[in-house]
Amino acid sequence: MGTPNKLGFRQMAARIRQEIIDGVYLTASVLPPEPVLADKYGASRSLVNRAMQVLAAEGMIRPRQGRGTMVTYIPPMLHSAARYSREARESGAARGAFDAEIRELGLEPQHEIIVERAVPPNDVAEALGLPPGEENALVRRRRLLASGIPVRLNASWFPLSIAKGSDLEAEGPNIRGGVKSALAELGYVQTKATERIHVRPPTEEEADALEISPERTVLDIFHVGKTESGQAVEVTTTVTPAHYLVIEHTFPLN
Amino acid sequence: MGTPNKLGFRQMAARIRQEIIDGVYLTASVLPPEPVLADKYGASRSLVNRAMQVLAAEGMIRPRQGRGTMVTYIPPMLHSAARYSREARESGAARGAFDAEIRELGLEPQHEIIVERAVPPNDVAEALGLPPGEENALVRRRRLLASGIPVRLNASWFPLSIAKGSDLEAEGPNIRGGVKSALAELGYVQTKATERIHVRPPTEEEADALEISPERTVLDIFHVGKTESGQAVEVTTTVTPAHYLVIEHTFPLN
DNA sequence: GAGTGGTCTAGACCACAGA
DNA sequence: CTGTGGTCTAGACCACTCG
Repeated sequence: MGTPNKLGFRQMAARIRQEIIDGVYLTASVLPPEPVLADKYGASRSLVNRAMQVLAAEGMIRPRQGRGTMVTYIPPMLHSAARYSREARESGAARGAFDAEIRELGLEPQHEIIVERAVPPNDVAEALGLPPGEENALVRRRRLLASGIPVRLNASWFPLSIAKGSDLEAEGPNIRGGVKSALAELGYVQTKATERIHVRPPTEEEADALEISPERTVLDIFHVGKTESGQAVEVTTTVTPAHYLVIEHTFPLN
Repeated sequence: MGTPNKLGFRQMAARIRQEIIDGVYLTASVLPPEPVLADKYGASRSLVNRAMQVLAAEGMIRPRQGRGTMVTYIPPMLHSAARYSREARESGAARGAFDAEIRELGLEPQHEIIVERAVPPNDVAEALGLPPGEENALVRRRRLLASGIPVRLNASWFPLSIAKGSDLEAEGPNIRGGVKSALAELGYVQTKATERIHVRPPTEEEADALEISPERTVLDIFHVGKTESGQAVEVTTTVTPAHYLVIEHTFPLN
């Protein structure tokens, strides 16, 4: 029967957005083809295409040439400074929280990990107090996915002088007790952290790795962990499509 | 002479973006009309319009029916937890920092302030421990602009039981020493704060007040200030187009 | 080869602002 | 009234995926 009154592309986007949130279209399923939607809403395919662009920019969907348009909606997850507490780490909650949250949504958590020695980017080298442009760091790169939808990119950088030959170079999805425990066993106990957060468009590589449209925005978290003496021993960068995260932190005043 | 090779709308957007960043088109000036750009780039106006949509979603420009397309690019500003330090407040730096940053860009800072008693939103009422749905709070709403471009919405909420008849109800662009000092004089010294940050699409009212296109994302900061006893005495919400802010904070580990 | 989304055009009508 | 951006159509061609 179609739709009696004509919709603008924003309204069309709004309606489809609501249907996704309501579960009419399930996450990781495929939307009807644009010509079908055009017929359903009594509009031209151009208009449907523009509505799709709006939803893609929000991260609700991911259209792909030849493959159709997949629903990629995932509600935001909490990123709390409390995740760095000793209890959270020892219980494996830092890792487990991600898995649990994803599973609760009925999706399958997946992890990809690459450990390698590399030349750190300039901002990382500077934060770690390393000379720039040299292969003087170890990096653990992780890509986290939910039922095949990439949701987060992590890279943890350590000075090679500290990490060389240690547990940190071990492959595998996780380090027993977490990287902070591994560093502590090496004599580098972290007592303070600084985070810098900003929102920006993704680089081309990030857009590819996260499989998002170029007009999506990402949250970029630059985390520096320091020892009591003020030495920076770990830099972890997190890049995630912006709406996937809620950040919470507490701090003393004065 | 136009442009020899045809550009896609993303490339067209990229070129104009770069020209804006390079200062070819100045912030608060007006871009050439779409038909002129269409001619310049040898494309249809539809394509130019779509490129404009991309740049508008990024916050680089603000197209307006009948009025032309204004350049609204403003580089990000730092939002650091350190802004709450006593020194920053007493020197007026919290306020001055905004003005100084804007002036440094060659723009004119402007402030609009409304002080009134109102029914707080549910999340604010809950944070302040107030019964919902009652006119039991005082709110100081501020809109910050740079040469007529709105860049930030602030609303500071206080329990009416505390703020009634105090300096907090005073009109005017600023309170001597800041609201935290005013609260301290009333016997409510804040010693701890919690912030919850997330990125989301603007509400319709916010899009209007910030004069942004609906597909822009905003940063939403929900700040709760508490006394030593744990009583919440101030909630400040900040809404700003996402790319205008960089957030930085430091916290102890363990 | 058939079907998908990605892009683009030419033209149209509308809503709005400003002289 | 003129010129602006906002929307929309009908049709076209292309790049990509998959059977």
